[in-house]
Amino acid sequence: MAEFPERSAAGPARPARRATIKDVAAEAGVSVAAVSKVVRSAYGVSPEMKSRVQAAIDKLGYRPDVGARAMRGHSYTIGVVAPELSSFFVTEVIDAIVSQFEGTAYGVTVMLAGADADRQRRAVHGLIDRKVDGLVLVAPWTPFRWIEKVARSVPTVAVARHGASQDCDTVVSDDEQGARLAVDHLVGLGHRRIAHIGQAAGPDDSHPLSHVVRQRGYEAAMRAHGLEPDVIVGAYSDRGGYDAARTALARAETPTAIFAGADVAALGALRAIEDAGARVPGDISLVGYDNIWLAGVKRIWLTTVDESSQLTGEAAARLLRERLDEGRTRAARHTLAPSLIVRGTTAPPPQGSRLPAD
Amino acid sequence: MAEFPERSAAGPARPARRATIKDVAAEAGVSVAAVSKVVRSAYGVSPEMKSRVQAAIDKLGYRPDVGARAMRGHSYTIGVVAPELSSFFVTEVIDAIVSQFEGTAYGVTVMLAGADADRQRRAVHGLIDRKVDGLVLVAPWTPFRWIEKVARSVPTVAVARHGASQDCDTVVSDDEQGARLAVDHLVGLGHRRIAHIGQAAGPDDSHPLSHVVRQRGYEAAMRAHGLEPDVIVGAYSDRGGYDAARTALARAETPTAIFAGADVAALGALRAIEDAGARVPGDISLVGYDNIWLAGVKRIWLTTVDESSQLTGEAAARLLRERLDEGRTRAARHTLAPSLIVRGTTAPPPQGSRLPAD
DNA sequence: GCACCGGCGTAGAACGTTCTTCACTCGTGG
DNA sequence: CCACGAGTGAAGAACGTTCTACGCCGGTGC
Repeated sequence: MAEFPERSAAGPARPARRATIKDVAAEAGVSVAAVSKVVRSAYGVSPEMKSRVQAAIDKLGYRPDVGARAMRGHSYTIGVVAPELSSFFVTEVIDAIVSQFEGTAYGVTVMLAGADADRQRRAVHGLIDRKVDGLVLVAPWTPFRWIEKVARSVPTVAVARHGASQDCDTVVSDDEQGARLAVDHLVGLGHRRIAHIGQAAGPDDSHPLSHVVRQRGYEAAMRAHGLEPDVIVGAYSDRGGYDAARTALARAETPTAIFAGADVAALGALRAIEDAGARVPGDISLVGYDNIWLAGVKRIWLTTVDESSQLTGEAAARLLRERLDEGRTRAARHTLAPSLIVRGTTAPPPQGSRLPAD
Repeated sequence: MAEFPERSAAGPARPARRATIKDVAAEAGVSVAAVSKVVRSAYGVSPEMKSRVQAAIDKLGYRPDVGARAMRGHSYTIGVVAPELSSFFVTEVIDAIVSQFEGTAYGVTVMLAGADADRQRRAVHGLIDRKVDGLVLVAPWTPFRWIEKVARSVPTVAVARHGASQDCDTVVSDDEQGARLAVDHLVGLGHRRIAHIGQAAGPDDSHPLSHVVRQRGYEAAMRAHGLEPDVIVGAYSDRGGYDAARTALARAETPTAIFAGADVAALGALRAIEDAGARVPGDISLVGYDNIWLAGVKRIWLTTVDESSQLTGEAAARLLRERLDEGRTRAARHTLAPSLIVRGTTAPPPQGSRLPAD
């Protein structure tokens, strides 16, 4: 098959345009409409015509122009909006989405927008301007009302936003349960003073992002054990975890365990604890959340909660394809169960620690 | 400004279409051409008309359709093709490109294709079908000839491919020098038996990918010190590094230092070494390459080579903008200098080790 | 022999832009 | 008083598709 036309033909003064459907029609000696039918493998083409057109297509290296197509209907493009790529969760979700659409007529294009509502909004607009057929919003920071408005004009899946919706499909991990798993594990080991590193709430309350629910889950689980929650609001970053842990260590009664809402923050906390001369898990136990790749590295070996990012991406892609290919119109919600991965940063509290009371 | 139209209007039976330039023209009581001029802030609009049109645009929430625009020229879209996102280098490059185009008329769309020539080819085609104005290929695995052909039809920057080109802009880090920095550092500490974990060559030789040049640089640097190179061909992955290190440890004369061509591989090697009961850097020193975030984590604290991924991304974006905005047509090449980051995984070889000979 | 049908193919009108061409209105210099 | 140019605005032809509406053909049922 012919490849790209040269921009400015070096030798003979050829026009060097990209072949269009008209060129193919001329080459095959048929009408433009016929070529279109063949390309779309639509109804009403004789085998003879089909092969003739196909030959012309191959000869000219014809590929349909997506923009022109989009003007008449579908762009065969799925848009994904994600915050930064440094988060392992995000990259895994994206990879899963891409591979779900691999081999279909759809292409997946990703736009990066940070954890910034305005940039995300602009990215979504950019995608809609490009007439995407479907949208996946990963951990979107914008108000849910706005997302639903978007969803009413193009099929949309919101990932990592809790709460029901009429218009928008959602995929979430059960963060409440994840937090409970972490707390139960620590309590089971004998811990009673367990601090949590959280993050400021975010855009709205009715459809919270994961971290808010994790914190709520933590609080509920603590109370269920008759323990007092101790939340330190920090940030899901190395720095945030570091600072939060220092705050915790400065408490009158130092916690014997820290449950960080994200592995990155847990790493920062680990650094702070070790800088302070304490040992993990000897003096303080540490649990993260996300199961990033790093958590499984031997020297770190962080106990954490896995939210199956890959399944999340697959579910998002599947929901979209249901809308696109099968014509589903009712909103769907998909919830995944997290699991605890016990590794090396948790152990029973040190001897001097207070025993369970009741 | 008005937001998205509802797909199927709930209350009054409104058409619910997205506003087009025609709607704006009607609303403002001017011609379509005039609106187009205002949108493009082209020459020949009176202030009075401009403000009238602008008001209509705001009222209707009009946004130009990118597909329709693309048919007449520019799509204002930059396409980036990258292998997987798990590599820190890649994500940093992409982030830098995105932020360079932030605030311009251009949108950046990313396509993921793995380290697989065919998938990358398909991704590039997909982007060209979408009429991108510019292309950045990050560590492309396809033959360079093919890339140059692409570059002749749309401005293209190849990142991490060495060698000169007439058609295609390139941005590379001086991998030869990077390897030399690593070897010099180890030799300076007294090491003589230094193994290298490399990766199979790839698509072509005239314009090699980084890892090939790193290996060559390692070999040259070793010879410059009068030492025999010891290359273990593995893969740039945790598993690849693990296996390669085991191979090295099985040597009759065990190396006292390992220089891995990538940090991920170094991590795998670290695991293998510690699994074998040896200590880093006590028994074996270890140097990586890439300076991924993880290398800076306290518990790892890997000595490595930084190739300034951010500057790479910025350079790529700049080269593209030179072509797009300033009309440069000659190919340009941009080379960045890597730097050594000495951390905790390198030390003088253990006592029993042979002393420098000459 | 005629109406009708299914199968195949074509013409041509959209789709939402940009941009060239043209027309109109002033003000100005001759 | 006329020609002219600058400044503004409008009309309309692309751009590359899809898709509806239609036409032609040979066969079939009456």
